[in-house]
Parts: sequence; C-alpha cells; structure tokens
Amino acid sequence: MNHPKPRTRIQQKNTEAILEAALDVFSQYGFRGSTLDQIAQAAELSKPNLLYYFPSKEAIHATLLAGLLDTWLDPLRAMDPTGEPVEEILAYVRRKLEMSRDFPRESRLFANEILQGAPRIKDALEGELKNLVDEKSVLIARWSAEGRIITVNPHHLIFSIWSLTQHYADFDVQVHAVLGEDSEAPFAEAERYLVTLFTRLLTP
Amino acid sequence: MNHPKPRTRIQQKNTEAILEAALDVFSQYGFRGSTLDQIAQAAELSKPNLLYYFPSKEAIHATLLAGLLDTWLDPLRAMDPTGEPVEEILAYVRRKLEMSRDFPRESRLFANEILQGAPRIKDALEGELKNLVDEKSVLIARWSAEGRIITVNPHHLIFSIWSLTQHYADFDVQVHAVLGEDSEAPFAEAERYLVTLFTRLLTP
DNA sequence: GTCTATATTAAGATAGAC
DNA sequence: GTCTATCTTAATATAGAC
Repeated sequence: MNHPKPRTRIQQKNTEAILEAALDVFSQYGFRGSTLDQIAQAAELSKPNLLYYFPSKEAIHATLLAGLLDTWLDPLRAMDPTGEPVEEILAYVRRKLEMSRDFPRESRLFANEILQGAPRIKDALEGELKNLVDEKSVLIARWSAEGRIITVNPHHLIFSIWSLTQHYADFDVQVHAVLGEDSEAPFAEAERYLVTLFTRLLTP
Repeated sequence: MNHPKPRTRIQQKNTEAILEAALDVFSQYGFRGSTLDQIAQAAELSKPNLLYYFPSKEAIHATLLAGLLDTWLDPLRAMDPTGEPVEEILAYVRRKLEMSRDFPRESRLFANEILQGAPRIKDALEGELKNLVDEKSVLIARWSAEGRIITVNPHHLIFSIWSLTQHYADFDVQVHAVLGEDSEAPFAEAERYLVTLFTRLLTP
C-alpha cells in the first residue's frame, strides 16, 4: 500500500504532526489559500514526505473534515429528553461555547468550508446533520407544547445557539479588536451574557 | 495615469462589471481561492483588460473591502439615542437581517476576511469599528441605568446581533441544508424568532 | 482600450537515489 | 522513510500589436 494507515510509532507520530499542522494552516487560510509548503514547514517535514503519508492535499483536508462533523454534533446529541428543558438547552450552549474556546481552529475549519458552499460536506449537512437537528427539534417542540419552555421555532433556536457560540471562535479577531487590550476574558463574559439571553428567552 | 478612475461611460461600465464579478467570486472562494480568470470570465472581459482597469488582483479586492465597512456600520450608526430603546435595538436587528438577505455576498466577503485574521482591515476594526461600538455601548449602558432595558453587557449584545443576523448570509448553505426543500422563507421565520428573542431579553 | 502571446513564479505532485 | 531534483500545471502579470 502506498499510503499506509499509521502502524509504527514513527508513522503514528508523523501522521499526527501532519494533521496538527494542517489544521493550523487550513483553518487560517482555507483550502485553496493553504499550501503544502506551509503545512510541511509547520509539521517539520519535507513536502515529498508529506505526500508519502497522504496521497494529496485534498486527502489531508478530507481527513480533517471527516472526523470533525461528528465531534461537532456531540454536544447536541447529549441534549437529554428526560432532563429539565431550560437546563438542557443552557448546558448545550455552555458546551458549544467551550468548544469555541478550546477548539477554535476546528470551528474555523468548519466555517471556512460552509462559507465557501460546503463543497466537501454538503451531503453530511443534508443527511446526518439535518436528521439530528430534526430529531432535537421535535423534542424542543414537545417541551414547548408541555409548557415547560416558551414556544419558539426550534430550528432557529438551534441556529441561534450555533451562531452565538461559534462567533467567538470564528470572528475572534474582531471580538478582540472591539474589546481592546483591557478586555476581561471574553469567554467568561460571553457565558454570562448567553445564559441571561437564553434563560429570559425560554423561561415561560 | 496607468489605472485611471473611471471617466468615460465605457470605463465606468467596465469598472463596475469587474467589481460586480469580483464580489461574486471573492465572496464565494476567498481571496486566494479566487482567480483572475474566474473574475474576467464573470465580467466578460479578457484578463489583460481586467488589469488595464486595476493594477492587480489585490487592488480589486482592496477596492471592494474599502467601501464595505462603512456600509456595514450604517445600521448601527442609525441607532437613535432619543428613540425608544427596545424599538431602536429591534430596528437595528431588522436592518442587519435585511442586509444579510439583500447583500449576502458582501457579508461573506467580510466573513472571509475576518475568518482569515483580517489582514487587510485590522486597522479599521481597531479604529473606526471599535470607536462606533464603544460609543453605542455607552448609549446602551445608559438605557440600562435608566431602567428602560435590562442590564446586559453592551458589547456582547452587539456581538449577538451581528452573529445572529449574519449567520443567515454566511452559513446560508447550512441553513438551507437543515431546513430542507420544504422550508418556508428562512428570513421571515428568522425575523419573527429574533424579534421574540430580543424583546424577551431586553424588556425589563 | 482591447487583444494575443508570453514571461515569471508558485504550487501540487512524482522520480529516483540513499 | 526521507531527501534532492524535477516535472507539470496554473496563476499573476506584462509586452506589444492593433
């Protein structure tokens, strides 16, 4: 096999170094804006060596994206039908905000892909993603019908959680530019603001 | 002058065609992901002719960005200190949402630039943008102090308006993928949802 | 002002030695 | 497995005729 799955320790290490470097580069410059030279340098490997581990630039990018959607949806999957509705939704908001804080590169990789028309993950958006969102929307609608939260459009509620939390990763430069040097930790402030927002929105 | 400001009708027309085509292409593929070939084809001009009107690819992109920030901030500027607070903020939300609906390409051009670290407009973000946001934050804080809206972090309130409204332009593909074929007009639904959200958040 | 032809560089990918 | 050297293509930009 020309481009093996990692078996030895050294293969494991190099494959990981490449993916780590590629995440850095792709998340900042997008697919077309990134070069193998940049990735090779960041991974401290030669360009041909990169292409020993992956058949192409596309393949590196695809590998990164493949794992991403699943991880990205975990917090939504964790929303518990048997829990207390407002608390469940707030917990989802908190987990998403933590992901923006702890995995901003992944968020930007995803944002770059969507922004450019999602050429590589459109199928997953229309399949896996839509299915999960539809399922959780039914749950949210039920909570509304039971009078445990107010009645809102469940899909747009979910969109709002995504946009509000991912903003702090994707538009990070703008957030810092506006808040300036003297800003307190943006994420702590953001959490307080978002908890207020969703509590007041949802509580009947 | 080698690269004239448009004077004749034909120059005017071609310059506009180029900028229009460039907005199409840059907003979809980002700066590095776009090629002069694509822009030339979209503008129905030859590539050398493009470079008769603009000295470089950079210059076309810069021209688009230059006008953008100003237009982008107009709705916030229009927030009236003498108006009724909740109504003023809702009006701002509506104007921003209309811009996402009517000028999605501009929104994505901006998003692409910020996402990639804002290399070309960082100064404007830290100057013009920060100043305006700081000014309006003082106004919002005063409204809170007067008990006319609840107390929230004004900067994060503004961030939330940006993220919630721009999401419908920038992540348009995802919104459509999730809502599916049968979706009602997303923007009409979004407006209802956002009015509910900000009314319930802000009303004391 | 517009075009054809072309110079120049950068980038993805491969060959082949070690 | 890793490297140097190189092939090939595509992209920005220019020269120069019309």
